[in-house]
Amino acid sequence: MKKARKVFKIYERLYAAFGPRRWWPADTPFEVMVGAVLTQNTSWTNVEKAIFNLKEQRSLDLESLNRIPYRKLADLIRPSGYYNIKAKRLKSLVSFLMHNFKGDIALMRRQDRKALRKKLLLVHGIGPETCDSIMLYALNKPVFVIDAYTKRIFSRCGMVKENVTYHELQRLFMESLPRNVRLYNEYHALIVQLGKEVCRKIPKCNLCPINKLCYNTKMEERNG
DNA sequence: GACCAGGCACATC
DNA sequence: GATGTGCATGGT
Repeated sequence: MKKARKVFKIYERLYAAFGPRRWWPADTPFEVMVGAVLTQNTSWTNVEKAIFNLKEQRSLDLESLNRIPYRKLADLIRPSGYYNIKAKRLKSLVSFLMHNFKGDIALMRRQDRKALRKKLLLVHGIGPETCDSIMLYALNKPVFVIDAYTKRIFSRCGMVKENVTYHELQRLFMESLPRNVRLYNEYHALIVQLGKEVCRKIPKCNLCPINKLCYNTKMEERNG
């Protein structure tokens, strides 16, 4: 089986196992952006607490985050961990949005995909994953999001080497799949679901929904 | 009490 | 360019 075919096959298995995820869990595109920063190296349950605090203080919008003092912001997002750094990163993001798009997400969405991605990556605290999460889930741009789960799962399957880089793995997905926002959205969300539900608890992937495919893949490689 | 979670920037070699 | 380190909370 060709690699591209396997990539799609894995998607089908995950979809069959978990059903549609309908991501990102947020009410507005701006909330997606904030969540993307807050979830850096942090479990989502902790992010939810921080988001709750921001909402409770009616601070989860561009204008409010632009005005709120750094100290106060850090205090509200404390449950998400790394709160000093993340407060700084959120401030950078907000100032980027204000200066480049006058805070208009719709205007941002009309920008060229590649140019916008380059710009976003220059913002302090926005690395590849955060950038692509924003591109895909807040702006509906067809960019595949890679995260720790994706690397772990696909290297375990023998699809890529363990030390594969972000962009190498991203290329595999984007060259294997049709450039479709809905598909990218679901696929990444399904990978996270698999990572949360199975991979952490069962290191050997015994109950993994894509296990059969992993096995077949390994046999094919062994047989040349 | 150790370990981990939907990263990133920065220093050093 | 590769590798190491600091950043911090809350759940298991």
